[in-house]
Amino acid sequence: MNISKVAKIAQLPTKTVRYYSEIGLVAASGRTEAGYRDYSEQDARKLCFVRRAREFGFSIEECRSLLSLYEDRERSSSEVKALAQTRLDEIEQKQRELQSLHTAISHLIKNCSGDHRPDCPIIDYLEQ
Amino acid sequence: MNISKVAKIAQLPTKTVRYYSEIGLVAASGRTEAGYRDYSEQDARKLCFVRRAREFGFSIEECRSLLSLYEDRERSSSEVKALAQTRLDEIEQKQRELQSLHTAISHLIKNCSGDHRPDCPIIDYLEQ
DNA sequence: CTAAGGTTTCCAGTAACTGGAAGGTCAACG
DNA sequence: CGTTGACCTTCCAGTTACTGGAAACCTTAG
Repeated sequence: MNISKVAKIAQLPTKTVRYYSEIGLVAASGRTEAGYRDYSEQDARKLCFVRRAREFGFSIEECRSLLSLYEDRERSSSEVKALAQTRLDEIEQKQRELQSLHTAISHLIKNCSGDHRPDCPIIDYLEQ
Repeated sequence: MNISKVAKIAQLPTKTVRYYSEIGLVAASGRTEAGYRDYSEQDARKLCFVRRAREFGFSIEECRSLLSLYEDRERSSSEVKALAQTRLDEIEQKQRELQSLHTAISHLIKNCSGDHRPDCPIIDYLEQ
């Protein structure tokens, strides 16, 4: 199938599919005589897999690892679990950061009158 | 004062200070004869202000707005409050996204044995 | 045969820096 | 006075994961 068909199946923009082939993440299994990329069903599954992993916030390099584990029939689940755990740790770290930002900013907003006067605790705080 | 001194005061890498001058966010108020950037106390305060705003996750362009409000003695606090509220909304959106990722990934991890066998619900889930 | 719409490659831009090279400057030490 | 080391300058490239666009080629329908 051509690139627009596989892109539709994988729910990715064609630009992204082309990009993934360029960086060697998921290449087309062949080319037509005219040089068009020719994707197989298996390629489509891989692209789908990558899209879902990306939605989970795995980086391209992590996707590369996951993909090789996905393709490895002899893989152990521990390797995959370790990658997922790393990702979970990152998420928790980010959550803690966002929570403290949320606390700080909402506190500032609560104390800002938000009227036409120039007094502003937000500016004052940033100015310190 | 020279760039390394102002960088130390503002707690920013000199590279970043140079970058901020390059993009016209906070320029040095002058240059020495030899062409060295020459920063004033006020420049130092602005750089500090920007660093703190960046730590709150404001983008460079938002910092530009905040900076012009900071410099405007006639500003109304409502403009600043609106920017902060936008930032808070973004934070809350990101928090919701991270929460659903956390739920999904931790669920997958809980169901993965993580041993030497190839069976892995994480891969299975991504494969669907 | 032509026109529309697909495909190719290549180049540039995004956000916000960061690293490094080549070269000019400054202060101190002997 | 020379030199050494630590500054400073500009410019270029790389980072992440695409995205937009141009020029040129291919395919398919009418």
